[in-house]
Amino acid sequence: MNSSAHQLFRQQTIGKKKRERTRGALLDSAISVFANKGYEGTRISDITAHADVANGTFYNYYQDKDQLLHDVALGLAVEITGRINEEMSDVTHAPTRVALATAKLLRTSRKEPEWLDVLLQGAFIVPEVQSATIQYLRQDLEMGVDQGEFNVDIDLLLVNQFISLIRVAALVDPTMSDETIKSTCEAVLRLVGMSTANAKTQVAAACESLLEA
Amino acid sequence: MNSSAHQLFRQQTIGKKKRERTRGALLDSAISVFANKGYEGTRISDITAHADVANGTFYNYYQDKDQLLHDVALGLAVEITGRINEEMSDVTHAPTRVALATAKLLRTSRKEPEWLDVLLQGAFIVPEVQSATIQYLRQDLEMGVDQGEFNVDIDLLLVNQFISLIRVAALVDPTMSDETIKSTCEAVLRLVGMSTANAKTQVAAACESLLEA
DNA sequence: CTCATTTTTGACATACTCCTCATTTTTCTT
DNA sequence: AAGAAAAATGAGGAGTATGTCAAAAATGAG
Repeated sequence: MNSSAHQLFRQQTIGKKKRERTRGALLDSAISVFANKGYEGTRISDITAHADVANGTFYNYYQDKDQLLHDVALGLAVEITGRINEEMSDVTHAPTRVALATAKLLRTSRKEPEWLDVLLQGAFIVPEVQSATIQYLRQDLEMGVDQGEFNVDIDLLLVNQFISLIRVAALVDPTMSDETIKSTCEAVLRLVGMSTANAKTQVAAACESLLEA
Repeated sequence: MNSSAHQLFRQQTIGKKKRERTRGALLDSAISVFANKGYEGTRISDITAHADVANGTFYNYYQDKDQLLHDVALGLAVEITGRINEEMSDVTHAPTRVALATAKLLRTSRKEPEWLDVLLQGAFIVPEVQSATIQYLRQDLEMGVDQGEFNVDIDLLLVNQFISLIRVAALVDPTMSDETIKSTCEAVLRLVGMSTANAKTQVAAACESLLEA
């Protein structure tokens, strides 16, 4: 086994002690297995097999699947939101930030479909992951209201509606075409109260370097 | 066991032969158990226990959980969309239809939270249930575009975005308050390209008899 | 290189869950 | 109410997952 394309957590643990390296292997394997079998459908033995370790090894690191999902999803949340925010540090226009963040997130999902899949599974199961995911989004949404660009009440429902639009994109089009990304960006801007025309314009401007179509 | 509040399928099978009555009991129990444990988390024995029948009885009716989910979710889809459409047969204004249908669906979910839960689980797992669910929705959306009220491309992505907003409402607020219903109705109208103000107006008009707030 | 410490191993006991089927019980037609 | 047909029963075999632990192997500090 052990045929993952990605190596997120193993990268992070190169050079560290054996304990951390094995943990990294388990985490990377968890991404692949959770993404392909779903959290519920995953057996501990699926993960250890994928990581090329013995069954009992799992229990040296985690007491159960829940703890593993927690670590995996939180790690992904930190990694992904960190990257995206870094790349947008100089963008202050809220609609541009929201469109860009959405497009970048979905582009990540094109390259590493498993990451977004597992992140979202975690966000719906582990409260701490949900908080981590919501945090940045909420800031940008409030910024948009302050700038007079978004016209909507920001509450937990809205934030979850936003996230669910991301999720649907991954579900309907796993290949994550530019078309799907663009449509989704426009949809989230409409959701926060921008007109169809305005949303189109903003997305085109914000994503011109990212997308074709 | 057998403590369901609802009795959808048992109602439908009163007076029929034993075979149909037992099937009705299994279907009703499936609603409760799927809703409370989730489809994946449900054991055949959970359903037979809830229905007060022996373990083996299940296999006189279904080969596996999938077939049961298919029947349950499709039955719910027919029942729910049928009721709602009937109640709206005289409404021809698309935004009103969409707002009303959404509000009515969510009100159903307040009274019978398990119904919507299981219907949506089915819609994401059983293609046939998805088709049945989408069918009416798509008509109303296209009507709205023709009437010049909705300003958006109608495609599979949009329809799924719509459904996911319904789903989020049930997830974020299981009690399904009037506030949640109203917010969700407004959100779906914004999603299809109406302005925030226009969406508010349409929802207020369409739902004045249904909701307070 | 040595060797105390850390980590891995995998067989196994325990516990489920699925599904079957010979037998018993119920249904309902006449 | 008889009795053939239909339905329900539930013990049990087959298969699978979990979590443990004593023994083996690998690690890495000195």
